[in-house]
Amino acid sequence: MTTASKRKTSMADRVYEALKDDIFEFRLLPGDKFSEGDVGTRLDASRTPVREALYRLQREGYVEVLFRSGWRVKPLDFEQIEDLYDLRITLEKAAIHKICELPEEPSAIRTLVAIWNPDHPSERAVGSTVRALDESFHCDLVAAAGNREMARIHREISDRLRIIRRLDFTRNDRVDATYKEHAQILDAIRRGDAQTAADDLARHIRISQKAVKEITMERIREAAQRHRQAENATEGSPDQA
Amino acid sequence: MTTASKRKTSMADRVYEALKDDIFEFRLLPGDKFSEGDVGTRLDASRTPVREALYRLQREGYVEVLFRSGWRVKPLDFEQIEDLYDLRITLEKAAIHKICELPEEPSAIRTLVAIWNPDHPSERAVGSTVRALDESFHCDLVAAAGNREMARIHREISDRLRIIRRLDFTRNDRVDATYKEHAQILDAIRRGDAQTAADDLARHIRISQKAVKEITMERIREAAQRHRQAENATEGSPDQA
DNA sequence: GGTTGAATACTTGTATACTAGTTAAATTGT
DNA sequence: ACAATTTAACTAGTATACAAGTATTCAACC
Repeated sequence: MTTASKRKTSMADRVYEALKDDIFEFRLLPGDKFSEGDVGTRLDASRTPVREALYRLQREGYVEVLFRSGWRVKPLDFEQIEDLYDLRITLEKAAIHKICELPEEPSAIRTLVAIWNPDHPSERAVGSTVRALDESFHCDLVAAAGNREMARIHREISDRLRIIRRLDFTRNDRVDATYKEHAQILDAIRRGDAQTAADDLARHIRISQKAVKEITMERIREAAQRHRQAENATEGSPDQA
Repeated sequence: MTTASKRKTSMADRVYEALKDDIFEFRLLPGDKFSEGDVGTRLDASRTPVREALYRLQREGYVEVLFRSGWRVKPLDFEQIEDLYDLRITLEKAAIHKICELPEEPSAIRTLVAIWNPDHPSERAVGSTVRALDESFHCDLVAAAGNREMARIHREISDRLRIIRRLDFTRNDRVDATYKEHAQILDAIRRGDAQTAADDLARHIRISQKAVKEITMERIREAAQRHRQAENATEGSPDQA
Protein backbone atom coordinates (compact mmCIF):
# COMPACT_ATOMS: atom_id res chain seq x y z
CA MET A 1 0.00 0.00 0.00
CA THR A 2 2.52 2.47 -1.23
CA THR A 3 -0.25 4.62 -2.61
CA ALA A 4 -1.53 5.62 0.79
CA SER A 5 -3.83 8.54 0.10
CA LYS A 6 -5.60 9.14 3.37
CA ARG A 7 -8.63 10.61 1.64
CA LYS A 8 -8.24 13.96 3.31
CA THR A 9 -4.52 14.76 3.43
CA SER A 10 -2.43 14.07 0.37
CA MET A 11 0.96 12.42 0.41
CA ALA A 12 2.50 15.72 -0.55
CA ASP A 13 0.92 17.36 2.50
CA ARG A 14 2.23 14.67 4.81
CA VAL A 15 5.73 14.99 3.41
CA TYR A 16 5.52 18.76 3.70
CA GLU A 17 4.50 18.63 7.35
CA ALA A 18 7.10 15.98 8.17
CA LEU A 19 9.92 17.95 6.59
CA LYS A 20 8.83 21.21 8.18
CA ASP A 21 8.74 19.47 11.52
CA ASP A 22 12.21 18.03 10.94
CA ILE A 23 13.49 21.52 10.30
CA PHE A 24 11.66 23.05 13.27
CA GLU A 25 12.86 20.33 15.63
CA PHE A 26 16.42 20.70 14.41
CA ARG A 27 16.53 17.11 13.19
CA LEU A 28 17.49 18.76 9.92
CA LEU A 29 20.03 21.42 10.78
CA PRO A 30 20.53 24.60 8.79
CA GLY A 31 23.10 23.74 6.14
CA ASP A 32 22.28 20.03 6.01
CA LYS A 33 22.16 18.55 2.54
CA PHE A 34 19.80 15.81 1.40
CA SER A 35 18.24 14.41 -1.76
CA GLU A 36 14.70 13.87 -2.94
CA GLY A 37 15.36 10.14 -3.00
CA ASP A 38 16.46 10.08 0.63
CA VAL A 39 13.32 11.81 1.78
CA GLY A 40 11.13 9.60 -0.36
CA THR A 41 12.64 6.43 1.06
CA ARG A 42 12.50 7.69 4.62
CA LEU A 43 8.87 8.81 4.45
CA ASP A 44 7.76 6.01 2.14
CA ALA A 45 6.64 8.21 -0.71
CA SER A 46 7.65 8.60 -4.32
CA ARG A 47 9.65 11.55 -5.56
CA THR A 48 6.67 13.36 -7.04
CA PRO A 49 4.96 14.39 -3.77
CA VAL A 50 8.37 14.91 -2.18
CA ARG A 51 9.24 17.42 -4.87
CA GLU A 52 5.96 19.23 -4.44
CA ALA A 53 6.58 19.53 -0.71
CA LEU A 54 10.16 20.69 -1.24
CA TYR A 55 9.19 23.37 -3.75
CA ARG A 56 6.64 24.63 -1.28
CA LEU A 57 9.23 24.79 1.46
CA GLN A 58 11.56 26.51 -0.95
CA ARG A 59 9.06 29.25 -1.66
CA GLU A 60 8.62 29.69 2.06
CA GLY A 61 12.35 30.08 2.46
CA TYR A 62 13.24 26.97 4.45
CA VAL A 63 15.24 25.03 1.85
CA GLU A 64 16.97 25.65 -1.44
CA VAL A 65 17.66 23.45 -4.44
CA LEU A 66 21.15 23.17 -5.94
CA PHE A 67 20.86 22.44 -9.64
CA ARG A 68 21.21 18.70 -10.05
CA SER A 69 23.12 18.57 -6.83
CA GLY A 70 20.61 18.05 -4.07
CA TRP A 71 18.75 20.16 -1.53
CA ARG A 72 19.96 22.10 1.47
CA VAL A 73 18.28 23.48 4.56
CA LYS A 74 18.75 27.21 4.34
CA PRO A 75 21.10 28.49 6.99
CA LEU A 76 19.54 30.80 9.55
CA ASP A 77 20.16 34.33 8.37
CA PHE A 78 20.03 36.59 11.38
CA GLU A 79 19.82 39.67 9.23
CA GLN A 80 16.75 38.19 7.58
CA ILE A 81 15.24 37.43 10.96
CA GLU A 82 15.80 41.02 12.03
CA ASP A 83 14.00 42.11 8.87
CA LEU A 84 11.12 39.73 9.54
CA TYR A 85 10.73 41.02 13.10
CA ASP A 86 10.84 44.54 11.77
CA LEU A 87 8.17 43.78 9.21
CA ARG A 88 6.07 42.09 11.87
CA ILE A 89 6.19 45.23 13.96
CA THR A 90 5.22 47.35 10.97
CA LEU A 91 2.20 45.20 10.24
CA GLU A 92 1.03 44.94 13.84
CA LYS A 93 1.41 48.68 14.41
CA ALA A 94 -0.62 49.34 11.27
CA ALA A 95 -3.23 46.86 12.50
CA ILE A 96 -3.52 48.68 15.81
CA HIS A 97 -4.07 52.00 14.07
CA LYS A 98 -6.72 50.43 11.88
CA ILE A 99 -8.48 48.90 14.86
CA CYS A 100 -8.56 52.21 16.68
CA GLU A 101 -10.07 53.86 13.61
CA LEU A 102 -12.82 51.27 13.36
CA PRO A 103 -16.34 52.54 14.08
CA GLU A 104 -16.77 50.00 16.86
CA GLU A 105 -14.49 47.73 18.83
CA PRO A 106 -14.14 44.30 17.22
CA SER A 107 -15.40 41.45 19.36
CA ALA A 108 -12.02 39.77 19.02
CA ILE A 109 -10.52 42.45 21.24
CA ARG A 110 -12.85 41.61 24.10
CA THR A 111 -11.89 37.96 23.77
CA LEU A 112 -8.22 38.86 23.97
CA VAL A 113 -8.79 41.06 27.01
CA ALA A 114 -10.38 38.14 28.81
CA ILE A 115 -7.45 35.85 28.03
CA TRP A 116 -4.68 38.25 28.95
CA ASN A 117 -6.25 39.90 31.98
CA PRO A 118 -3.64 39.87 34.75
CA ASP A 119 -6.45 39.88 37.32
CA HIS A 120 -6.95 36.21 36.58
CA PRO A 121 -3.47 34.84 37.04
CA SER A 122 -4.83 31.43 37.99
CA GLU A 123 -5.68 30.77 34.39
CA ARG A 124 -2.13 31.35 33.26
CA ALA A 125 -0.86 28.46 31.25
CA VAL A 126 2.64 27.09 31.40
CA GLY A 127 5.46 27.66 28.94
CA SER A 128 4.54 25.49 26.00
CA THR A 129 0.96 26.69 25.75
CA VAL A 130 1.88 30.31 26.40
CA ARG A 131 3.96 30.22 23.24
CA ALA A 132 0.92 29.25 21.19
CA LEU A 133 -1.22 31.78 23.06
CA ASP A 134 1.29 34.55 22.41
CA GLU A 135 1.40 33.77 18.72
CA SER A 136 -2.36 33.76 18.47
CA PHE A 137 -2.54 37.04 20.39
CA HIS A 138 -0.52 38.78 17.72
CA CYS A 139 -2.29 36.98 14.88
CA ASP A 140 -5.74 37.76 16.27
CA LEU A 141 -4.77 41.38 16.73
CA VAL A 142 -3.87 41.69 13.06
CA ALA A 143 -6.93 39.73 12.00
CA ALA A 144 -9.13 42.10 14.01
CA ALA A 145 -8.05 44.94 11.74
CA GLY A 146 -10.10 43.33 9.00
CA ASN A 147 -7.56 43.16 6.17
CA ARG A 148 -7.35 39.53 5.13
CA GLU A 149 -4.23 39.95 3.01
CA MET A 150 -2.43 41.67 5.85
CA ALA A 151 -3.44 38.82 8.13
CA ARG A 152 -2.22 36.28 5.59
CA ILE A 153 1.20 37.87 5.23
CA HIS A 154 1.47 38.27 8.98
CA ARG A 155 0.72 34.58 9.41
CA GLU A 156 3.38 33.73 6.87
CA ILE A 157 5.90 35.77 8.81
CA SER A 158 4.82 34.20 12.09
CA ASP A 159 5.36 30.77 10.55
CA ARG A 160 8.82 31.76 9.49
CA LEU A 161 9.67 33.12 12.93
CA ARG A 162 8.11 30.29 14.91
CA ILE A 163 11.26 28.22 14.60
CA ILE A 164 13.01 30.65 16.90
CA ARG A 165 10.12 32.22 18.80
CA ARG A 166 9.32 28.89 20.38
CA LEU A 167 12.41 29.30 22.51
CA ASP A 168 11.00 32.35 24.25
CA PHE A 169 8.90 31.25 27.20
CA THR A 170 11.44 28.94 28.75
CA ARG A 171 11.77 31.27 31.70
CA ASN A 172 8.96 32.34 33.98
CA ASP A 173 9.91 36.00 33.96
CA ARG A 174 9.23 36.09 30.22
CA VAL A 175 5.77 34.59 30.80
CA ASP A 176 4.95 37.17 33.45
CA ALA A 177 6.24 40.01 31.33
CA THR A 178 4.24 38.81 28.34
CA TYR A 179 0.99 38.88 30.31
CA LYS A 180 1.68 42.37 31.60
CA GLU A 181 2.70 43.71 28.20
CA HIS A 182 -0.25 42.24 26.36
CA ALA A 183 -2.70 43.62 28.92
CA GLN A 184 -1.05 47.01 28.61
CA ILE A 185 -1.38 47.02 24.82
CA LEU A 186 -5.02 45.97 24.93
CA ASP A 187 -5.76 48.64 27.49
CA ALA A 188 -4.33 51.36 25.28
CA ILE A 189 -6.32 50.06 22.32
CA ARG A 190 -9.56 50.16 24.31
CA ARG A 191 -8.80 53.73 25.29
CA GLY A 192 -8.37 54.42 21.57
CA ASP A 193 -4.79 55.50 22.15
CA ALA A 194 -3.27 53.93 19.05
CA GLN A 195 0.08 55.66 19.43
CA THR A 196 0.73 54.33 22.94
CA ALA A 197 -0.50 50.87 22.00
CA ALA A 198 1.74 50.79 18.95
CA ASP A 199 4.76 51.94 20.94
CA ASP A 200 4.12 49.40 23.69
CA LEU A 201 3.73 46.66 21.14
CA ALA A 202 6.95 47.54 19.34
CA ARG A 203 8.80 47.48 22.65
CA HIS A 204 7.16 44.19 23.59
CA ILE A 205 8.27 42.52 20.38
CA ARG A 206 11.79 43.92 20.57
CA ILE A 207 12.24 42.53 24.07
CA SER A 208 11.11 39.06 23.08
CA GLN A 209 13.24 39.26 19.94
CA LYS A 210 16.35 39.95 21.97
CA ALA A 211 15.64 37.21 24.50
CA VAL A 212 15.03 34.69 21.75
CA LYS A 213 18.11 35.51 19.75
CA GLU A 214 20.45 34.57 22.56
CA ILE A 215 18.70 31.28 23.30
CA THR A 216 18.64 30.31 19.64
CA MET A 217 22.32 30.73 19.11
CA GLU A 218 22.96 28.59 22.15
CA ARG A 219 20.59 25.86 20.97
CA ILE A 220 22.16 25.71 17.54
CA ARG A 221 25.58 25.32 19.10
CA GLU A 222 24.24 22.46 21.21
CA ALA A 223 22.60 20.75 18.25
CA ALA A 224 25.72 21.08 16.13
CA GLN A 225 27.69 19.56 18.98
CA ARG A 226 25.38 16.56 19.20
CA HIS A 227 25.47 16.24 15.45
CA ARG A 228 29.23 16.10 15.36
CA GLN A 229 29.39 13.58 18.17
CA ALA A 230 26.91 11.29 16.41
CA GLU A 231 29.02 11.45 13.27
CA ASN A 232 32.19 10.58 15.11
CA ALA A 233 30.48 7.68 16.86
CA THR A 234 29.59 5.99 13.56
CA GLU A 235 33.12 6.21 12.22
CA GLY A 236 35.38 3.41 13.39
CA SER A 237 38.33 5.64 14.03
CA PRO A 238 38.90 8.98 12.39
CA ASP A 239 41.80 9.16 9.95
CA GLN A 240 44.66 11.21 11.18
CA ALA A 241 47.30 11.53 8.48
CA MET B 1 13.22 17.49 -29.14
CA THR B 2 10.52 17.35 -26.57
CA THR B 3 13.10 17.68 -23.81
CA ALA B 4 13.90 21.27 -24.67
CA SER B 5 15.80 22.47 -21.64
CA LYS B 6 17.30 25.74 -22.73
CA ARG B 7 20.10 25.39 -20.21
CA LYS B 8 19.09 28.48 -18.31
CA THR B 9 15.30 28.45 -18.09
CA SER B 10 13.62 25.21 -17.23
CA MET B 11 10.50 23.91 -18.88
CA ALA B 12 8.60 24.57 -15.67
CA ASP B 13 9.69 28.22 -15.78
CA ARG B 14 8.59 28.61 -19.37
CA VAL B 15 5.19 27.09 -18.62
CA TYR B 16 4.86 29.31 -15.58
CA GLU B 17 5.60 32.46 -17.55
CA ALA B 18 3.32 31.44 -20.39
CA LEU B 19 0.39 30.72 -18.10
CA LYS B 20 0.91 33.90 -16.11
CA ASP B 21 0.96 35.83 -19.36
CA ASP B 22 -2.22 34.11 -20.50
CA ILE B 23 -3.91 35.19 -17.31
CA PHE B 24 -2.55 38.75 -17.45
CA GLU B 25 -3.56 39.17 -21.09
CA PHE B 26 -7.02 37.81 -20.37
CA ARG B 27 -6.56 34.92 -22.78
CA LEU B 28 -7.46 32.90 -19.71
CA LEU B 29 -10.37 34.64 -18.08
CA PRO B 30 -11.14 34.56 -14.38
CA GLY B 31 -13.36 31.53 -13.89
CA ASP B 32 -12.05 29.60 -16.91
CA LYS B 33 -11.45 25.92 -16.31
CA PHE B 34 -8.67 23.88 -17.84
CA SER B 35 -6.70 20.69 -17.23
CA GLU B 36 -3.03 19.90 -16.83
CA GLY B 37 -3.19 17.83 -19.97
CA ASP B 38 -4.56 20.74 -22.02
CA VAL B 39 -1.77 23.04 -20.95
CA GLY B 40 0.87 20.38 -21.56
CA THR B 41 -0.33 19.74 -25.09
CA ARG B 42 -0.66 23.42 -25.89
CA LEU B 43 2.81 24.35 -24.61
CA ASP B 44 4.45 21.08 -25.69
CA ALA B 45 5.49 19.98 -22.22
CA SER B 46 4.76 17.00 -20.06
CA ARG B 47 2.49 17.19 -17.07
CA THR B 48 5.31 17.33 -14.53
CA PRO B 49 6.60 20.84 -15.29
CA VAL B 50 3.03 21.97 -15.92
CA ARG B 51 2.06 20.86 -12.44
CA GLU B 52 5.02 22.61 -10.90
CA ALA B 53 4.07 25.84 -12.65
CA LEU B 54 0.42 25.48 -11.64
CA TYR B 55 1.23 24.88 -7.99
CA ARG B 56 3.39 27.97 -8.05
CA LEU B 57 0.58 30.01 -9.56
CA GLN B 58 -1.77 28.52 -7.00
CA ARG B 59 0.41 29.67 -4.12
CA GLU B 60 0.48 33.11 -5.66
CA GLY B 61 -3.28 33.14 -5.81
CA TYR B 62 -3.92 33.11 -9.55
CA VAL B 63 -5.43 29.64 -9.97
CA GLU B 64 -6.97 26.94 -7.84
CA VAL B 65 -7.15 23.19 -8.15
CA LEU B 66 -10.42 21.30 -7.87
CA PHE B 67 -9.76 17.85 -6.51
CA ARG B 68 -9.49 15.52 -9.46
CA SER B 69 -11.64 17.85 -11.44
CA GLY B 70 -9.35 20.33 -13.17
CA TRP B 71 -7.98 23.79 -12.55
CA ARG B 72 -9.67 27.16 -12.58
CA VAL B 73 -8.46 30.71 -12.93
CA LYS B 74 -9.37 32.38 -9.69
CA PRO B 75 -12.06 34.97 -10.15
CA LEU B 76 -10.98 38.53 -9.43
CA ASP B 77 -11.93 39.28 -5.87
CA PHE B 78 -12.34 43.02 -5.57
CA GLU B 79 -12.39 42.87 -1.82
CA GLN B 80 -9.04 41.12 -1.93
CA ILE B 81 -7.69 43.73 -4.28
CA GLU B 82 -8.81 46.47 -1.90
CA ASP B 83 -6.94 44.66 0.86
CA LEU B 84 -3.82 44.34 -1.27
CA TYR B 85 -3.88 48.05 -2.10
CA ASP B 86 -4.35 48.79 1.56
CA LEU B 87 -1.42 46.60 2.51
CA ARG B 88 0.68 48.20 -0.20
CA ILE B 89 -0.02 51.61 1.28
CA THR B 90 0.88 50.38 4.75
CA LEU B 91 4.21 49.02 3.56
CA GLU B 92 5.13 52.06 1.48
CA LYS B 93 4.23 54.47 4.25
CA ALA B 94 6.38 52.47 6.67
CA ALA B 95 9.19 52.52 4.12
CA ILE B 96 9.00 56.29 3.86
CA HIS B 97 9.22 56.68 7.62
CA LYS B 98 12.22 54.37 7.68
CA ILE B 99 13.95 56.28 4.90
CA CYS B 100 13.45 59.58 6.70
CA GLU B 101 14.96 58.09 9.85
CA LEU B 102 18.03 56.86 8.03
CA PRO B 103 21.29 58.64 8.96
CA GLU B 104 21.85 59.63 5.34
CA GLU B 105 19.74 59.79 2.21
CA PRO B 106 19.98 56.54 0.19
CA SER B 107 21.46 56.98 -3.27
CA ALA B 108 18.35 55.35 -4.72
CA ILE B 109 16.36 58.45 -3.80
CA ARG B 110 18.58 60.68 -5.88
CA THR B 111 18.14 58.33 -8.81
CA LEU B 112 14.37 58.49 -8.44
CA VAL B 113 14.41 62.28 -8.22
CA ALA B 114 16.27 62.43 -11.53
CA ILE B 115 13.74 60.16 -13.22
CA TRP B 116 10.61 61.86 -11.94
CA ASN B 117 11.73 65.47 -12.10
CA PRO B 118 8.96 67.40 -13.84
CA ASP B 119 11.55 69.93 -15.03
CA HIS B 120 12.60 67.40 -17.64
CA PRO B 121 9.32 66.59 -19.32
CA SER B 122 11.08 65.73 -22.57
CA GLU B 123 12.25 62.47 -21.06
CA ARG B 124 8.74 61.39 -20.23
CA ALA B 125 8.00 58.04 -21.67
CA VAL B 126 4.72 56.96 -23.16
CA GLY B 127 2.03 54.86 -21.52
CA SER B 128 3.42 51.36 -21.66
CA THR B 129 6.81 52.28 -20.25
CA VAL B 130 5.38 54.62 -17.66
CA ARG B 131 3.56 51.68 -16.16
CA ALA B 132 6.84 49.84 -15.62
CA LEU B 133 8.47 53.04 -14.36
CA ASP B 134 5.66 53.65 -11.89
CA GLU B 135 5.92 50.13 -10.55
CA SER B 136 9.66 50.41 -10.14
CA PHE B 137 9.26 53.79 -8.42
CA HIS B 138 7.22 52.21 -5.66
CA CYS B 139 9.42 49.11 -5.48
CA ASP B 140 12.62 51.15 -5.35
CA LEU B 141 11.13 53.33 -2.65
CA VAL B 142 10.48 50.32 -0.44
CA ALA B 143 13.85 48.79 -1.29
CA ALA B 144 15.56 52.02 -0.24
CA ALA B 145 14.27 51.51 3.29
CA GLY B 146 16.72 48.63 3.60
CA ASN B 147 14.42 45.84 4.80
CA ARG B 148 14.77 43.02 2.31
CA GLU B 149 11.78 41.05 3.58
CA MET B 150 9.57 44.09 3.35
CA ALA B 151 10.79 44.60 -0.20
CA ARG B 152 10.11 40.98 -1.03
CA ILE B 153 6.54 41.07 0.24
CA HIS B 154 5.95 44.37 -1.48
CA ARG B 155 7.18 42.87 -4.75
CA GLU B 156 4.83 39.93 -4.27
CA ILE B 157 1.92 42.31 -3.80
CA SER B 158 2.96 44.37 -6.80
CA ASP B 159 3.00 41.20 -8.89
CA ARG B 160 -0.48 40.39 -7.75
CA LEU B 161 -1.76 43.87 -8.54
CA ARG B 162 0.02 44.22 -11.88
CA ILE B 163 -2.80 42.45 -13.66
CA ILE B 164 -5.00 45.44 -13.02
CA ARG B 165 -2.48 48.25 -12.53
CA ARG B 166 -1.36 47.90 -16.11
CA LEU B 167 -4.63 49.46 -17.16
CA ASP B 168 -3.76 52.74 -15.49
CA PHE B 169 -1.73 54.90 -17.83
CA THR B 170 -4.02 54.62 -20.79
CA ARG B 171 -4.89 58.28 -20.49
CA ASN B 172 -2.39 61.13 -20.64
CA ASP B 173 -3.83 62.93 -17.65
CA ARG B 174 -2.92 59.94 -15.47
CA VAL B 175 0.66 60.08 -16.78
CA ASP B 176 0.96 63.77 -16.01
CA ALA B 177 -0.56 63.34 -12.58
CA THR B 178 1.77 60.46 -11.79
CA TYR B 179 4.83 62.57 -12.57
CA LYS B 180 3.61 65.41 -10.41
CA GLU B 181 2.65 63.18 -7.50
CA HIS B 182 5.89 61.23 -7.53
CA ALA B 183 7.93 64.43 -7.59
CA GLN B 184 5.88 65.76 -4.70
CA ILE B 185 6.48 62.66 -2.61
CA LEU B 186 10.20 62.64 -3.28
CA ASP B 187 10.41 66.32 -2.40
CA ALA B 188 8.80 65.74 0.99
CA ILE B 189 11.15 62.84 1.66
CA ARG B 190 14.17 64.95 0.89
CA ARG B 191 12.88 67.60 3.28
CA GLY B 192 12.64 64.81 5.87
CA ASP B 193 8.90 65.40 6.17
CA ALA B 194 7.83 61.78 6.45
CA GLN B 195 4.26 62.58 7.43
CA THR B 196 3.55 64.71 4.38
CA ALA B 197 5.30 62.24 2.08
CA ALA B 198 3.29 59.36 3.51
CA ASP B 199 0.02 61.23 3.16
CA ASP B 200 0.78 62.26 -0.41
CA LEU B 201 1.72 58.70 -1.27
CA ALA B 202 -1.45 57.25 0.21
CA ARG B 203 -3.52 59.73 -1.77
CA HIS B 204 -1.52 58.98 -4.92
CA ILE B 205 -2.17 55.26 -4.65
CA ARG B 206 -5.83 55.69 -3.85
CA ILE B 207 -6.35 57.82 -6.95
CA SER B 208 -4.70 55.28 -9.22
CA GLN B 209 -6.62 52.50 -7.50
CA LYS B 210 -9.92 54.14 -8.28
CA ALA B 211 -9.01 54.90 -11.88
CA VAL B 212 -7.88 51.35 -12.45
CA LYS B 213 -10.90 49.70 -10.92
CA GLU B 214 -13.28 51.23 -13.41
CA ILE B 215 -11.15 50.35 -16.43
CA THR B 216 -10.69 46.78 -15.25
CA MET B 217 -14.36 46.05 -14.92
CA GLU B 218 -14.92 47.40 -18.40
CA ARG B 219 -12.12 45.30 -19.88
CA ILE B 220 -13.41 42.14 -18.28
CA ARG B 221 -16.82 42.76 -19.75
CA GLU B 222 -15.24 43.24 -23.17
CA ALA B 223 -13.17 40.07 -22.88
CA ALA B 224 -16.13 38.06 -21.73
CA GLN B 225 -18.07 39.37 -24.71
CA ARG B 226 -15.36 38.32 -27.16
CA HIS B 227 -15.09 34.98 -25.40
CA ARG B 228 -18.76 34.27 -25.81
CA GLN B 229 -18.74 35.29 -29.46
CA ALA B 230 -15.80 32.98 -30.19
CA GLU B 231 -17.61 30.11 -28.53
CA ASN B 232 -20.75 30.69 -30.55
CA ALA B 233 -18.71 30.91 -33.76
CA THR B 234 -17.26 27.41 -33.31
CA GLU B 235 -20.64 25.82 -32.78
CA GLY B 236 -22.38 24.93 -36.03
CA SER B 237 -25.76 26.17 -34.95
CA PRO B 238 -26.91 26.37 -31.36
CA ASP B 239 -29.68 23.98 -30.42
CA GLN B 240 -32.94 25.68 -29.73
CA ALA B 241 -35.49 23.17 -28.49
C1' DG C 1 53.06 12.97 -1.95
C1' DG C 2 50.43 15.67 -5.25
C1' DT C 3 47.88 16.25 -9.65
C1' DT C 4 45.14 14.92 -13.38
C1' DG C 5 41.47 12.55 -15.62
C1' DA C 6 38.33 9.10 -16.74
C1' DA C 7 34.85 6.11 -14.88
C1' DT C 8 31.03 5.84 -11.89
C1' DA C 9 27.54 6.65 -8.70
C1' DC C 10 24.22 10.38 -7.54
C1' DT C 11 21.49 14.29 -8.35
C1' DT C 12 17.55 16.84 -10.23
C1' DG C 13 14.52 17.79 -14.53
C1' DT C 14 11.28 15.69 -17.43
C1' DA C 15 8.25 12.20 -19.52
C1' DT C 16 5.07 8.61 -19.06
C1' DA C 17 2.27 4.87 -17.00
C1' DC C 18 -1.02 3.81 -13.72
C1' DT C 19 -4.64 4.64 -9.94
C1' DA C 20 -8.49 6.59 -7.76
C1' DG C 21 -12.03 9.81 -7.91
C1' DT C 22 -15.36 13.10 -10.51
C1' DT C 23 -18.44 14.37 -13.98
C1' DA C 24 -21.44 14.18 -17.52
C1' DA C 25 -23.48 11.69 -21.08
C1' DA C 26 -25.91 7.51 -22.37
C1' DT C 27 -29.12 4.06 -21.19
C1' DT C 28 -32.74 1.95 -19.11
C1' DG C 29 -37.08 1.50 -16.55
C1' DT C 30 -41.40 3.56 -15.75
C1' DA D 1 -41.34 12.24 -21.84
C1' DC D 2 -38.78 12.01 -17.73
C1' DA D 3 -36.16 10.27 -13.71
C1' DA D 4 -32.89 7.17 -11.94
C1' DT D 5 -28.92 4.51 -12.85
C1' DT D 6 -25.13 2.86 -15.29
C1' DT D 7 -21.11 3.69 -17.77
C1' DA D 8 -17.55 5.81 -20.21
C1' DA D 9 -14.50 9.72 -20.59
C1' DC D 10 -11.79 12.79 -18.16
C1' DT D 11 -9.24 14.64 -14.04
C1' DA D 12 -5.50 15.15 -10.70
C1' DG D 13 -2.49 12.28 -7.47
C1' DT D 14 1.16 9.16 -7.48
C1' DA D 15 4.83 6.03 -9.00
C1' DT D 16 8.39 5.05 -11.99
C1' DA D 17 11.56 5.33 -16.02
C1' DC D 18 14.83 7.95 -18.41
C1' DA D 19 17.83 11.95 -19.70
C1' DA D 20 21.24 15.26 -18.56
C1' DG D 21 24.33 17.35 -15.51
C1' DT D 22 27.33 17.05 -10.99
C1' DA D 23 30.34 15.28 -7.57
C1' DT D 24 33.34 11.74 -6.15
C1' DT D 25 36.33 8.10 -6.35
C1' DC D 26 40.36 5.96 -7.59
C1' DA D 27 43.96 4.73 -10.48
C1' DA D 28 47.70 6.35 -13.42
C1' DC D 29 51.22 9.42 -13.82
C1' DC D 30 54.78 12.94 -12.59
